[in-house]
Amino acid sequence: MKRPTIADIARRAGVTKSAVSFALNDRGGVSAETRRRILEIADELGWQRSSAASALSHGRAGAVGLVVDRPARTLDQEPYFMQFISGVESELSARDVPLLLQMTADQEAQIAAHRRWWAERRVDGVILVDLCVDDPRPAAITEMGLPAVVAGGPDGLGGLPGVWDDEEAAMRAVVGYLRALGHTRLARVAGLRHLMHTVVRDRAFEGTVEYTDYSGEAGAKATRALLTGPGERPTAIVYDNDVMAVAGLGVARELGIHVPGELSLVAWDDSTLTRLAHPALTAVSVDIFDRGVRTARRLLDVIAGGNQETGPPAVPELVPRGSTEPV
Amino acid sequence: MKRPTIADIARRAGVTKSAVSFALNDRGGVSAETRRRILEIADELGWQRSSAASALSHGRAGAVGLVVDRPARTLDQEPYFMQFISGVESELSARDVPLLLQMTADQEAQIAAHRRWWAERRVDGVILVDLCVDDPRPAAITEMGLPAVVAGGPDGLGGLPGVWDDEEAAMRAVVGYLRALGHTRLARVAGLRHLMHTVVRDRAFEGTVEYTDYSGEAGAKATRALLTGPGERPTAIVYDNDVMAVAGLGVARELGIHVPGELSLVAWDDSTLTRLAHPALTAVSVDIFDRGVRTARRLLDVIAGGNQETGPPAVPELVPRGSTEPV
DNA sequence: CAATAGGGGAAAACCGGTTTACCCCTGGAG
DNA sequence: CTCCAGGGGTAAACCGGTTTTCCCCTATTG
Repeated sequence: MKRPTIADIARRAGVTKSAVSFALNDRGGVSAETRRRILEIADELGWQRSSAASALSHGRAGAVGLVVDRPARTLDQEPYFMQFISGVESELSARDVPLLLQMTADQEAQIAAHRRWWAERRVDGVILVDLCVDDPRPAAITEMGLPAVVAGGPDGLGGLPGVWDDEEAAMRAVVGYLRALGHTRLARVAGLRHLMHTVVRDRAFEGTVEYTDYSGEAGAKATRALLTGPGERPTAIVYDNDVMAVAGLGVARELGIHVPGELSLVAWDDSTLTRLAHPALTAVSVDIFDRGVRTARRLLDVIAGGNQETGPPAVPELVPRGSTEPV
Repeated sequence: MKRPTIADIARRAGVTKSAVSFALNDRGGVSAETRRRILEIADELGWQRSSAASALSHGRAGAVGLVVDRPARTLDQEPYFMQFISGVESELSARDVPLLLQMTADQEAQIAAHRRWWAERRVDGVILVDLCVDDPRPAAITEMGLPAVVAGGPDGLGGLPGVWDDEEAAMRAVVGYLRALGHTRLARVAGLRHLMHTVVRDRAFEGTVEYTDYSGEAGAKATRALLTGPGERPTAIVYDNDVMAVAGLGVARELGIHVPGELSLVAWDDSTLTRLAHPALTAVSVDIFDRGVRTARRLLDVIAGGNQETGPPAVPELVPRGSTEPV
């Protein structure tokens, strides 16, 4: 009653293990008739390839990994990460490739986790997320020879392939849009200062910037600072995610500042939250799920040693709603 | 420059592979002196145990799995799942046990995924979440002999150990609290009808119930139905998660119904959202992260064949805030 | 002092596939 | 008719640990 091995199949079929292996892997060396018989028996016995044995012999783990810093992004409050992972998974599970997930406290631990996974041959490749400026990870990963793809980084960063959207262009579009509405005093509630995401958007933004940790609380606090601080009040605020934008909307209401009459708000990352708010929030619609899909696909390509080509980055689209208005 | 194996260590130390294996696994059979030398060389060479090889020989994968139905719960909108997984991970990564994650379309696919993982010996055990009434999974898992723990189910369900909180008692507390405030017409915006979570809460609730898919949209719609439907309007609504409660609050405002003056609201799952709302929402505070920790710990115990004991279930606590008031 | 237990380690089998080397047999080319 | 290529398959090595078997040598016991 123990699980069947190829030796069992071989015995039943009256051939050797090698013949069975050839048949199961669709390689030459067995006649069509024998192959058919072997596959039939394998099916009948309910045979499943032992991942350990096959990983040991041909050195492929058949799995990919993803390590995330838990505290860096406040994962449990942002839909972002779940959407990304859903996208990754949808691509991976279609090809029966398991995803190893781990959360770590910092980048050192993250590199250590990668190193261990790779040394133990638990994964064939990994996805890197939340890249920072001067991020030590790409270099470390490259050095250990671990195949990887950077999600949210330009292609070729640290020698690694990347999958990204042109957020700089998107931010330029947002700024252009607000200027067209007549806004001149722009402010922004950004995410973590050292993240590439943030830096890229910084490059295209013009105005006051408050940095946060992406949480609703931080968004509220930053908004309060911008609206009640010294100097002239901004007439438009751009948020780096949806949660903070909604929190900011709450603060405006609390301060008796009418949106969009006296203040226009723009959210990054479109979601239920932005649509459900009153007024509904103008948002930059980023297809995060799709980004996950593309990242996973790219990684599998890299692992297969396949084509390294990549199309032009997508430009997230601005979706105007009720939270923005001409001055 | 290839990675070192125990054979390399053995050669350098002038002993056999077996001696090295004994030393590395802290088992008798080698002298303290030899053991020290071996460990030193292993360290020097940067040796790491190949998970494939060791899984193959002693039949343990050293990993656990978690499969979730993607559409069932709207994962990308609920913080619930991320918090749970964070808890699971925090326990697992402390013991260097990787987590395999997969998302599937339905329960059939989920069982298939479990079966494959188990057959391929990719995992030593799995965590089951989102149990339904007449859920086919526990029986299937038990039958294939796969160690598992049910998160959010009573202990012993389908022969599997479970980790859960006494949500029935919590719901009784909520109902008691609202009654004490003088509310007699209670309503509830519940989650998916067939989920155990929902059924358990159903048992302790008295009043009208609208079922949803946990999304903000559905919560808004259900609230609208309850507040504008025929018959007398409820004076208090209990929501099965925080996202819907916040959406419901928006609907009340939209309809010009004052909270808490004319309507009291209670959210399940406390979070930033409930605290940030205006008014802040009275909520049932469930420590989901901790539930993840307990679940992972229990699973590791089960895999180790260890103690099956479990303490009494925790009772989630009611945190009164500004959204509830006497009638 | 002989008998014996047991510590230290070598040798080899084993886990379940994968891959290489090689052999036999048949059919077509020269 | 002989030579050779190649299809079909067997036998065995291999991947990197783990575990069992067995042997030698020393220290303890009666």
